[in-house]
Amino acid sequence: MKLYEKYPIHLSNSLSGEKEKFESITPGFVGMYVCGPTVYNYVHLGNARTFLTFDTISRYFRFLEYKVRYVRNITDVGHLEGDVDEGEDKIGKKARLEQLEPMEIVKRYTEDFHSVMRQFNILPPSIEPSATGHIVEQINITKKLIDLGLAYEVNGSVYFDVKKYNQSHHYGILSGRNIEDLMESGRDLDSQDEKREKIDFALWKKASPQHIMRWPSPWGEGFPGWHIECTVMSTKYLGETFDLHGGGMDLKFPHHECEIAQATGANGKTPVKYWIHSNMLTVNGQKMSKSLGNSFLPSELFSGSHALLQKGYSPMTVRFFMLQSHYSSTLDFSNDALNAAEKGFKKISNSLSFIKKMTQPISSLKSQLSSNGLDLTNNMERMIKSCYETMSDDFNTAKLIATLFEMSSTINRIKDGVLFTDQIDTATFNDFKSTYIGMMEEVLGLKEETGGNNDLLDGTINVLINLRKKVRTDKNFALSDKIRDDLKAIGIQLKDGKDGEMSYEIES
RNA sequence: GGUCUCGUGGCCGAGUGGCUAGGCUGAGCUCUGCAAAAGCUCCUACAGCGGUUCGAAUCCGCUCGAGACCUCCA
Repeated sequence: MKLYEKYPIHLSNSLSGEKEKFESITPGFVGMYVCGPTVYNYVHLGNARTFLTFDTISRYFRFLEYKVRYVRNITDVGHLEGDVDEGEDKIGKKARLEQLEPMEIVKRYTEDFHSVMRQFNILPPSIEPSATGHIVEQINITKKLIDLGLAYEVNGSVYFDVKKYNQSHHYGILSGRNIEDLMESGRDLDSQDEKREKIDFALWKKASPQHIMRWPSPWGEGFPGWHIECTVMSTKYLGETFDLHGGGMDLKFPHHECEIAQATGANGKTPVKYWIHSNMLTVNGQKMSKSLGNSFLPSELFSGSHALLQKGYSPMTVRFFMLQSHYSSTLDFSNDALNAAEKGFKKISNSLSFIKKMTQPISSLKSQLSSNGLDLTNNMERMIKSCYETMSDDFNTAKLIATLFEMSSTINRIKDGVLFTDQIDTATFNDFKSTYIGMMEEVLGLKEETGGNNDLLDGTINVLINLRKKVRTDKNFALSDKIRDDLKAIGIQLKDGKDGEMSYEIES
């Protein structure tokens, strides 16, 4: 029996608006697609939260023994600024402003993106396709939509005919809108004479003479519209219908709505079984966004150089902080919350290093335990189960962390000699250990931060520790305190254990 | 204006129709030569007003407040 059968996942499907049991299209396999960044600028923290969410989700699928194909694209063309005829794509605009080749822009910000992902310990997706690598496919699907009568060409640009599509399908199915309201409430923009209706959206745009990024097409030189690349890349690598599509809440409309319309129109079937939208990161209650100018760069957060921050926080602290809330809730960003997260993370992280070293010298069987031992064993089994059940319930990382704190407390009591390993059933002990480590490192992606630790430093500190042990046995406390205080002054905290053993911790 | 979400203790944040999440902070205690760490104990909340119910913070309605989307955004 696979773990995913033992702990079936239930998730909130934004398409139905309900929590549903997850059943993959092909048993044992999961195909997921997440809208990646448009690489025209540095990724900010809000972006990172989305990728962190889906990183954790894909990690958990794998942890439950699913085989996962995770596709996350790089949008390196075609993102229009304003839905107007003069619409210019973001990469091209930035290139013009910075006087660089578009590919220089793409390269620079893609590398920044990857470096941020690495710092947060966000695993690379299985496939990371780029929009410019799929121009041919985008042209093909556009042709197909024209042939099917769902798109029309005007002056070298091609638009999706939403009204036509809506005759046989529901445009607005994902975001809960109807086309009449959209046609009424949408803002009147100038120069959209080309479009039959203002809700129509571009599949292909004609390039003006000064536009840098351009490709030949049946409709002349131009570039693809924003929504089409995701449809093309998800279909190409995951099929016409796949399990899960994710992205930030702000992409729900119009981006994902348009994806559904294009794919359904072209292939005649619903492209995605489950949609997941992660919520926004807020600063003082307001959405963090580039346009509002309240966004943080990850590097500013790590170094503490942002004006709103008192100090810097490590990538793992930030990762932990974000995982403490549910992905579907907004999460507010503040110094107090970050400080609390830093301490909390340190706590469960310490327990992680303890339990890694922890062994059970004498094995025990459940049937031979005292009643206290049995209670302890049962309690540990409850916590193990809770970890899985909690994550299988819509990826509730916040609740998982609560359980990990509980487990951490058990670990510390064993360490302090309040509880004893010989009172624990051996199978349970091993399961407890591997669950704690697995949930921390593999599922939540939290790794211990060693603070630039290395063998040389470790050896050096151990020399001092041994010296101090000697001095302490001689009751030369003045000197022993000096060793500890001096190390503390340079950021190394010594801790005296009960048994005379000493450990140290490097403070960030 | 339309659509929708949310309002939980000093702070951050889960969650459920009845069985006090968790973390941080604060107070006290224990262990330590002293620290640090850890353990134990205490601080019992769910915007307001109605309704449904044996019972609601959890369901329904209204009021107030905050936010998101409708236009580029993860």
